[in-house]
Amino acid sequence: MAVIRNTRSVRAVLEIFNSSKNPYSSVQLIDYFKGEMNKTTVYRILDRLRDGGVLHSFTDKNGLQWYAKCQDGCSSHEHVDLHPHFQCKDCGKTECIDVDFTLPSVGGHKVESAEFLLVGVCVDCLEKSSF
Amino acid sequence: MAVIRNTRSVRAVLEIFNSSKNPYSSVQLIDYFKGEMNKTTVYRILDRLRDGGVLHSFTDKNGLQWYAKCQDGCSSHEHVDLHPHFQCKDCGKTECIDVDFTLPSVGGHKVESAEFLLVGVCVDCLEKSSF
DNA sequence: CTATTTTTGCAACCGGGTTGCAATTAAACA
DNA sequence: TGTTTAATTGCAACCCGGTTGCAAAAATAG
Repeated sequence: MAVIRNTRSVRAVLEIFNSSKNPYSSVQLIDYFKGEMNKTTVYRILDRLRDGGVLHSFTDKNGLQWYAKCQDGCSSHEHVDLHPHFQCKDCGKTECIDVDFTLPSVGGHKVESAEFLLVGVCVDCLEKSSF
Repeated sequence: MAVIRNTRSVRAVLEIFNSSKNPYSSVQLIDYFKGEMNKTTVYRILDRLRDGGVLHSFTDKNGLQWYAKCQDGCSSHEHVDLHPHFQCKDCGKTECIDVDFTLPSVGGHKVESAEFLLVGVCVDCLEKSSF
């Protein structure tokens, strides 16, 4: 398993994820690092960090990829944190929901992972729309 | 709410979904109707059937859209069936899982719907790989 | 300090999905 | 049945998230 090299770009991306446990989409990061880092580089760093157990990823309502910091316990061998994500259908923001759930079993099939995406309206957008 | 007209194309798409409760992806349908129906038409019919409460849709692990027949009770006003979907990471096939779950509440936010995607290896692929 | 391996930038590409518009076709209604 | 009106379709061009191949640059091992 290739070691992740400590490059300027990797440090920059890690800084983002270490500063908050919120998810960021590849699109957001590409925009944020525009002029500083090529989009291909961003995609590849995210891949490596996910494969290395540093980040986990999920697919949002629109098919876009989001990434967030893993809890302790995840590794390149296995992602152990299994929690839902919330997405606001108004502003698009996502959030890790700090509740565990277990993988349900499905007759015959072998279930290995799951994505649980809750969709609705976030607190901020609720407030804005109530006037 | 615009009524869905009974066109040759709509009938053809409905025939597929009425013949099985399995989900089909837009890509599969576009390929199936290749030469008979424009891809734009397929996308638009799927949109209309979803908005009309005839089909429900979900996003798979690669960001692709899948559609399946709704149970009774769904309408253009509301989709009432809330069930997980399973996707085989080997063959890509998906399946509606016939188990209900309820929308969890998430502090502050208003949760309106959810997508619960289970990922693993389906029975067929398990068998194939055991030799 | 050199050899080796990974990482990066770039440009071109891929593919699912959308858009605008003109031509058809279904439904409404006389 | 014929006409009017509104929905549907096909087409071509487009959008955009994500990938690929390759040569140059930067990390690490020794």
